[in-house]
Amino acid sequence: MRPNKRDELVRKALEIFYRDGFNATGMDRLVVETGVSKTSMYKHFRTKEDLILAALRLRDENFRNWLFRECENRADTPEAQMLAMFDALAAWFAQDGFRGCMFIKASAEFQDKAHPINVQAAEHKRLLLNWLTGLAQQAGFAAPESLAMQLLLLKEGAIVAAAMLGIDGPAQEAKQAARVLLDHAPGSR
Amino acid sequence: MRPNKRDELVRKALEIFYRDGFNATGMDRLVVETGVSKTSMYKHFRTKEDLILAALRLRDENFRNWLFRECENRADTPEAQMLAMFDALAAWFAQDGFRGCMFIKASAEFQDKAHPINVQAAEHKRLLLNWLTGLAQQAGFAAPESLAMQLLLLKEGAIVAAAMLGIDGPAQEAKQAARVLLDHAPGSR
DNA sequence: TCGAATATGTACTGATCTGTACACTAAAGG
DNA sequence: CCTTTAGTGTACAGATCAGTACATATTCGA
Repeated sequence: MRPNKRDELVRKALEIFYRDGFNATGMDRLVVETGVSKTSMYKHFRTKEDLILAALRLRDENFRNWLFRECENRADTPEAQMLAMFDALAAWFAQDGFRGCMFIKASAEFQDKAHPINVQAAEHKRLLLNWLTGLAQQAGFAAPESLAMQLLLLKEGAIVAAAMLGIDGPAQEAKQAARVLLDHAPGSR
Repeated sequence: MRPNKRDELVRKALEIFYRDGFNATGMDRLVVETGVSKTSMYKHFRTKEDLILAALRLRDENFRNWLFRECENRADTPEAQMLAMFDALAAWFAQDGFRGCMFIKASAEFQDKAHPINVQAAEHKRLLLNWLTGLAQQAGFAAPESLAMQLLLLKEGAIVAAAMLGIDGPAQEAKQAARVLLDHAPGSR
């Protein structure tokens, strides 16, 4: 049995969508670049939208797993892990082919809030927010939701700024800001 | 002489691009929605790209003027104006038809860093950063560039979060975070 | 060896895309 | 009055879009 052509298709489609955008990438080019025949593509995914959704699901899984693991590897306490997130981001920004956040892009290209792609992109951000909230709770902060949202703002801002203004600066400044916020947040740590 | 059909075209194109996206909006639909004939459109703008650039120029002018004025109207000192920016943002988020930042979207749809549209979008962010740096300098902070970048991260993060997760929360949390950052930034105010 | 499943290649449909061609109209200004 | 300028309307070219049709090939378990 082949190692699931379908998974490989999604993996490559993800790569191409991330690099070139959703609307700007036609199915014909996906056929050429993935090497999967058009017939097979449409057997696995009834529409382009379905393929995009599958790619976003994979991206969500990959990105969150990567980020959580990075934070765990870089720090032991929940508070230190929140701070370490910005080191992980800095490493990501420095990678070849960094192009910003795929979910922000997806939300930008499919603006309708009822559109499945928009819904799924928003869900990704919500999951990250929940994760940060959990860490803030574990760390014993008095207002974990508030702190989590503030750190999320720094993270999203850093991604946008790194993608638009260059990777030097945003991640470092985000971390410095996060340290100040953590140091002065109310709570009985 | 008519009140400049060209300006009206750019104004309406801006509105439509903001609402529906760049790649998703065809010239044929612009013809219908603006009421300007296709011949005229292509007489004023040689390509769709030129029209997008003109729309972005107008947006940049409008947005920066609006933001600067809002901050001046809401506060007197440079430091207070930096904080007031987040109140202005909150008001923007609450407006009907709020769809996030047009320049982030433009940068998402035209990812190539050498592309004129990407260049212009980045320039908008750079101008905002410079403005914040100026305010931080006037306010007498010791590291104005650093503080300005941190506030920019909060601003961009708030816009993204408001567009994706809902308008309640991001602006308020961004302001709270900004207050903490301002209160604990080094400098002889 | 048969049959089901999964793949391929390619030509096609009908829509939509950006941009052009061409003939026409309205009006202002010297 | 006549030229210039700015506009209209529409048909079209050539490319590309998402998605389908159809005939063929490969693989693998029963």
